[in-house]
Amino acid sequence: MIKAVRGFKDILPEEIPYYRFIEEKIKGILENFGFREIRIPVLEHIEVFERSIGNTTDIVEKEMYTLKDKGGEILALRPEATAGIVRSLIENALHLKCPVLKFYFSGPMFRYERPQAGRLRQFHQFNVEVFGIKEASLDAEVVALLYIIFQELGIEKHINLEINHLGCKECRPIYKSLLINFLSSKKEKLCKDCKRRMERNPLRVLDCKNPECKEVTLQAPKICEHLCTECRRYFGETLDYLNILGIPYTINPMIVRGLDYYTGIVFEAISTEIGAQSAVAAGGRYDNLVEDMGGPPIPGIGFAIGEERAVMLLKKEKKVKEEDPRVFFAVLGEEAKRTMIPIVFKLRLKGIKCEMEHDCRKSLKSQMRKADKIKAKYAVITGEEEVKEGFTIVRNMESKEQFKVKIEELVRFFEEVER
RNA sequence: GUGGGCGUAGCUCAACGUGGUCAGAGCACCGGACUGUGGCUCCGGGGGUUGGGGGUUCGACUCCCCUCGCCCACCCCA
Repeated sequence: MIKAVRGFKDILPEEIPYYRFIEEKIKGILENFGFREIRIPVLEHIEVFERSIGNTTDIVEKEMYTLKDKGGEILALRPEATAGIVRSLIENALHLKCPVLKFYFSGPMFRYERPQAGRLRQFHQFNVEVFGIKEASLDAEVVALLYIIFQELGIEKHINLEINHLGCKECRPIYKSLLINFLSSKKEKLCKDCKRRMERNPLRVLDCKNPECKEVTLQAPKICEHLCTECRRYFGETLDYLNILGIPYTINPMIVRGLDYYTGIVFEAISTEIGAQSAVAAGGRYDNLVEDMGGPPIPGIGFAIGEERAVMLLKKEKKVKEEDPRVFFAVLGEEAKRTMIPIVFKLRLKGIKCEMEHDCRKSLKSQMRKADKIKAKYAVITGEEEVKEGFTIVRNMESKEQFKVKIEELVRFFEEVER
């Protein structure tokens, strides 16, 4: 049997309503917030990711799906969306064309990782990005927006909004060396992964899961206590705005984010209910990214929601279901089928969801079983006699009431009844 | 890349520990009881080369080896 590739999952019809609910709900909110949709390609030149996400991150080092096309170019399936959106912003000079630079995007991402609960090789993210504004009020708006999205999805009780500030070009390096000094003094107590992290990305030691490392990092200097006055002011002001907006959050000095491009405010929506991969959404400010990728110095901030992870929470909360058909047409014999099929089409065009049995040799009993199984509200029963006499039997499947309806009046009948 | 768990009908699982009743049940599916009327009930039916390959044995779903796949966790991250 041919099976799907590891880490690539079918989203079957019964699950689709959850994804639609999420995507449609979020789009509705974002449009009101003044965001516009953008769609970017699945493939990019590999530099798009190397120059943005960071050459020493695992994503770029070992998790990208790369390929050489027939012209010898090295391309990569996008492991995340922000880099591509920035590429598009620069390439299309959107900053000169759009008065407001607020974009959203939803689509599949690809990372070659070992699958586990809440982690796939192809997964879906819903991205939100704002460019060109660097104001605490905007940062608060973006963070608040994320919370409101969860609220509107009805899953805000399942997540915790955590926020931190990573500092700027000035204060981050100072903090970093402070941290390295501290960690070096405790080196023996750290796990082997953390010893490695110390060299590559010391900030990441802070979110190690190892209990012993956690004990050590509890004592570590906290970035938010070592911000320069400007960053401190900005962080405080952002939190102020969040308070004004009534958004619940907690400051977590341990969140550092994995991508190199983050600067300033970073935040995560965390859940304890979806396995070890607890981030349902995450984001932050990236003020140098556009410039680093060869564009003008435009600041940015954004976040991504993991759709599969959000669906996991949604499933705990409510059953989103698709619409059942309204009418099932049971047809006994060729004549009945030929008479009813145009009517089925007419009703469908009027927006009434109908289903007809195509095997008209099946017993009425089995056709009624099907009507019941698909949860149709009405069954229309037509046999040879009915066709001859010009009427048909309409049965209300719930009340079991039946009436005769003239065939030429069927469409009008259902228009009335279904209005 | 590393570790642990698991692979028996479409689904959930039993039979494997002491190899030798048949490879079984529930759900789902199809049909009948009701010659043209669903859900409940009763009755019947189709379906499995027990993930694949090799070995031990008179005999393996059951024991051994290899392989593939899935799941969970580490790593990393949405």
